[in-house]
Amino acid sequence: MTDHVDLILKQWGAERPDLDASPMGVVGRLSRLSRQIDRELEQTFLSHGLDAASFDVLATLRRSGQPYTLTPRELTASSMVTSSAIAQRLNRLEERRLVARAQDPGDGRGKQVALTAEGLTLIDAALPDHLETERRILSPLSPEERDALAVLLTKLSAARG
Amino acid sequence: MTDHVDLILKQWGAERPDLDASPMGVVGRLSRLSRQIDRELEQTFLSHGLDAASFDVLATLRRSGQPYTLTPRELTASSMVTSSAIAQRLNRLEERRLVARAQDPGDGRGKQVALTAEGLTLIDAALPDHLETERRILSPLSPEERDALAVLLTKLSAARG
DNA sequence: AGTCGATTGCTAAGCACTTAGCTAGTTTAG
DNA sequence: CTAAACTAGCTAAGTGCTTAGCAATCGACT
Repeated sequence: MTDHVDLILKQWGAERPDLDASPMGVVGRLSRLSRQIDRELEQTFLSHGLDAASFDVLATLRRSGQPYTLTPRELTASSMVTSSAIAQRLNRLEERRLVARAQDPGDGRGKQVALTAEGLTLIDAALPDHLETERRILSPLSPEERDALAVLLTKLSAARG
Repeated sequence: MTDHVDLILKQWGAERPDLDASPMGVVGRLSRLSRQIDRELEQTFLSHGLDAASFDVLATLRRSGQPYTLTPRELTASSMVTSSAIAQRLNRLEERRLVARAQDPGDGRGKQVALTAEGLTLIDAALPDHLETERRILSPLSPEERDALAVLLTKLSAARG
C-alpha cells in the first residue's frame, strides 16, 4: 500500500504543506520504475554478451530489414543518444565484428553501417529472450491495463514530439 | 497517431512475424518518456545551479525534516544509486558548502550529513520550480488519468519491491 | 577478552554518455 | 564558379555512474 514514493509524498506534506507535491507521485514512480526495468533488461543482454547500448543498435539494424544497413545518422535519429554516442557504440560493435562500416557510394561524407552475419545471428538469438523478459516485467498487468498504460504514456510523450 | 514506438512495432511485425513484439509498446514508451522527462527536469535544476543528482540529495535531506540530517547509508537507501555514487555526490556538495559531513557520535564508522543554511535556501528555492515543471509535464493528462497512471506504475513496481 | 564476519564510508579504475570542436564533403546563393 | 553555410561522422575531454576493493569500526559468539 505504501511504497517508497508514498513515503516521499507524506514527508513533503509534513515539511512543505504549502506546496502540492502530488506531481512527484507520478513522475517519481515513472523514473524509479524505468531504472528498475533498465537494470532487469541488462541481465538478459548480459547473458548474450551484450549491453543495452549494443542491443539498441543491433536491433535497430535488424528491424530495418534487408540488407540490414543504415547510416550513423539514421541510427542516431532512432535512438535517444547523440551522434557522438552512436559513433562510439559503432566503434565497439565494429571491433567485435558485429557490424561493418562502409563508405556511402552516393555521399562522400556518409557511411553505411551493416549488420554482419555474426551480428545478425546474435541479435536474432537475443531478441526472443529480451521479449520474454519484457513480458515478465509486464506480467502484473492485464492486457487491458497494458493498453491503458501505453495510451497514457503516449499522451505524455506526444507533448514533446 | 503513429509515434516512434508504433513504427518500431510495425517493423518488427514485418521482419519477425513469428514473435509477439507488443511488450515493446509499453516498455519502449516508458523508457523513452523517462529519458525525455529527465532531460526536461534537468533544465529546471540547471537554472538553480544544480543537477538531478545534487537535487536528489538536497531534497532527500530537506524532506527528512529538522535537523535536515541523514547518514550516507540512509541517503543511499532512498536513492536509486550505489553508496559509492552517494559518496561522490556528497564530495561535490560539500565542496560547494551545500552540505556538511560530521562524525556520527554514536558509531565510529558513521557520518552525519547535514544541509547547510545555504543548502536549505537553495533547495527551498528550487523545489517550487521543480514541481511546476513536473506539473507542466503532466498537463496533457486529466487528474483521473494521472491517478490511473500512478496506479499502473505502482503495480509494475510492486513486483520488484 | 578475542576473534571473525558484517557494516560503513570511501577511493581507484573503468565505462558510456555528454559537449565542444575538428575534417571532409555537399548544397545553396550571388 | 565560387564562397558561405550546412551536413555527416568522428575524436578529445569531462562527467557521473559502476564494480572492486580498501581501512576502520561494530556486533556476535566462543
